[in-house]
Amino acid sequence: MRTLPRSFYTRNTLIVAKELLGKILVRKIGKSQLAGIIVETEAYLHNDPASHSYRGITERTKVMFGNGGHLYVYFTYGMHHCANIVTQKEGRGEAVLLRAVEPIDGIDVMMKNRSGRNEINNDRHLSDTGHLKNLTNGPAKLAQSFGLSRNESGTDLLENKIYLTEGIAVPKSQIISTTRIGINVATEKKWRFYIKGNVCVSKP
DNA sequence: TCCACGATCGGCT
DNA sequence: GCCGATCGTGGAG
Repeated sequence: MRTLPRSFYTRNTLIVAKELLGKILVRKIGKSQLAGIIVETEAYLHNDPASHSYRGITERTKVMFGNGGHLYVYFTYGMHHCANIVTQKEGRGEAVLLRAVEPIDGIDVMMKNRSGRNEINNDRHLSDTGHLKNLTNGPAKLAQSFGLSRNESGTDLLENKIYLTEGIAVPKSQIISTTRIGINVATEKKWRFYIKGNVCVSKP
């Protein structure tokens, strides 16, 4: 499937955040391929007090100020990583946090990354309807499943290691827009987007 | 230098 | 529903 072009990313961040829903995140590691349909995102803008870029360029956030179409991974809470897609043109400092994906390929590797075990039918990762749930339904979980850490921060999504492709069409009526999670400022902005009814969306 | 805190998760009650 | 884990980051001093 076709890799999304640079021009997909270098646009209005709120539009990109919505259009990322339904796209497929792919990572190649050795012989394995990990893939998941993006089902939940959050936008972080340049004049947004909740954004890491709000106070300007730092060593950590310089990737956010690079050109759109790069990966920005940061470390938080002393034990978690979160993955973002940089948007807009160079110098802007905007990104979209990937909050949840629905696993479609490399599920055994994801389970291994998450739990150290390699069991396809590990109940821990199944919902009561038998769907995968605890694997990638949260920003730190998805980063862990895909093995993303600060080593991957700055990766160009137009190279063939980590990239996005066209996935499923998501009708506008299926996109829910609501407030972001885990922040104490700009809490009124409805910049979290998810696909209505998807089992892999994070809880709140 | 130092220190308060975070775009969270999982386990326990 | 609540709480502890755990440390990089960046603003203050």
